[in-house]
Amino acid sequence: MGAPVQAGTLAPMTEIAQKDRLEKLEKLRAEGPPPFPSRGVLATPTAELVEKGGTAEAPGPLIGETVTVAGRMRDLRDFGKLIFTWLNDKSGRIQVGLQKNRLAEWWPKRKLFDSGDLVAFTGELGHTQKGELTIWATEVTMQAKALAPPPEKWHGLADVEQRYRRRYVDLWASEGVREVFEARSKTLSLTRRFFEERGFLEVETPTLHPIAGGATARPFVTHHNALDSDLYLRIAPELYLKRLIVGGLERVFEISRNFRNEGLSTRHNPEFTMLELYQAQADYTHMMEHTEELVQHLATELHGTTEVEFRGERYDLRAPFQRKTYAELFREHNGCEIEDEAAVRARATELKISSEVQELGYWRLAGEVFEATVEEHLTGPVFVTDYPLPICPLAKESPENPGYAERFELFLAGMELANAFTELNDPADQMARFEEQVASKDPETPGEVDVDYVQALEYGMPPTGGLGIGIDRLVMILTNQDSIRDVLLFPTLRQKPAE
RNA sequence: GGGCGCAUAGCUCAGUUGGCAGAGCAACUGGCUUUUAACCAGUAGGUCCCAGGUUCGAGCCCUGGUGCGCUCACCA
Repeated sequence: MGAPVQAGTLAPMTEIAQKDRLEKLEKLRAEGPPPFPSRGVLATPTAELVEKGGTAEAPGPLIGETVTVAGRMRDLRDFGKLIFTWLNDKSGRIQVGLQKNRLAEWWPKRKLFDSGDLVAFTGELGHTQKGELTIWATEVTMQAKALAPPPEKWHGLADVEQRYRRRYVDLWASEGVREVFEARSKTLSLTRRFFEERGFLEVETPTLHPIAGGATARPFVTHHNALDSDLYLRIAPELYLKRLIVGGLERVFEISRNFRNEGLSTRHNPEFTMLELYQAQADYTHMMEHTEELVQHLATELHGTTEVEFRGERYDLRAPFQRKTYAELFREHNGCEIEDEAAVRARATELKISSEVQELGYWRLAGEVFEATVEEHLTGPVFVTDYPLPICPLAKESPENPGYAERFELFLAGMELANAFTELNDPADQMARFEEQVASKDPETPGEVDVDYVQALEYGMPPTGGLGIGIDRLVMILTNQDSIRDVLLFPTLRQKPAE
């Protein structure tokens, strides 16, 4: 005997609106079957049944066999002594036919079962007169009574806020959502295999950093009580991974969540996933090869082709990608040389670039002009190479092109996907660049020098190439999703006020 | 943070010039053994996001707020 549902024990929406389902719950508790049994069943994925069921004209090997499926029941079509419904599971769905003459015991209980309930069915696999593969149920088990009703059946959840806030509904009620996250999972697993096969070791470095380094971004701050010290959520794993290169691990990568206390947009989430990779005896040209080969490999594995569609445009992800220098692109889109300070300053004024940025120094300013004028035109995929050295505090200067760093970023659809360089391994040079950063007025640079990192370099880091790839953005492109929120299961949202 | 837009039944959405709060789906009752967005007949369901204001009268107009989306700024 189940106790009646007490007021205040369920979500307010359910208590107000779902009296019918709550009454059914009472009945299930009093008379059975139990609404929330403890044990699951051994079920066959519906996709396997569809595959081995065949068509009415060409029946498959499982036709006539007794099978069991489990999942969410949706969309009942009641004919009086016959009910059709869909049973949805992770792999797909299959029709179930419920007939009075096969279910004598269950039949009087049928009204206690609703669309949205989690149910297991056992029965004989066959086809209907119209040729639909169907399980003719002889056994029906409630697995969990749904007290909240499913969304409207053919629009699903359309309100994007509801989709993000209640992803646990969106995943089965909106078409294509589960597939995006399956593709995301596959992307991660293929990426791991790709680099493992190239001799890389997957490592885990700290999320809590005493100094927020390795990138320029405002960090989240937290506090450790026992140590009585502030810590920062990592903005990048870079400096730890390079310590491991000093440690002799030679090839390492990490797929980590990074945290940046900055704005949200269709391309930015405060926590996001980054692949970072470091390889001894390599430079940025090797990183370009890894990048284009990985991207091509992922597209081919996921789609069987290197052609993908994103935001209505087609892109060919076949390697090798185009390569263009930063200075060359700057000239193309601004009509002046990046080193022509007077002309570039005039451009910045024209573009209404804020005076605060102007104070951060010439090369930061030129960088702003580049971002404002060039990036949106980079449909790509294209590697932008050879960035001005002053905006690359962790990269090595190009021996052929003094004043510029051996660095590239990969752009696609105007979006930065990857960032890589030949790593700076001269400790004195690194120290000088850190000190310059600390002295700058930029609120996003670290407040103190990471002396321990310089110390690590003093033990000697071999020539090394490093690469970072934004996994969320890569998944956006591979799954044709316009917003980063659509490739994050639970994107960051403003907290809902208490109801 | 700025601009633009949206917020109405569990879900998807209408709502005219300011004049009784609407539809489809879901739910409930009845009918139906081959549907697949089943069908037929009926019933019930509302803090019109919140708080003020204007008005005889506000879902609609005004002010402020909240949430969400897009966009700009920000994000090397």
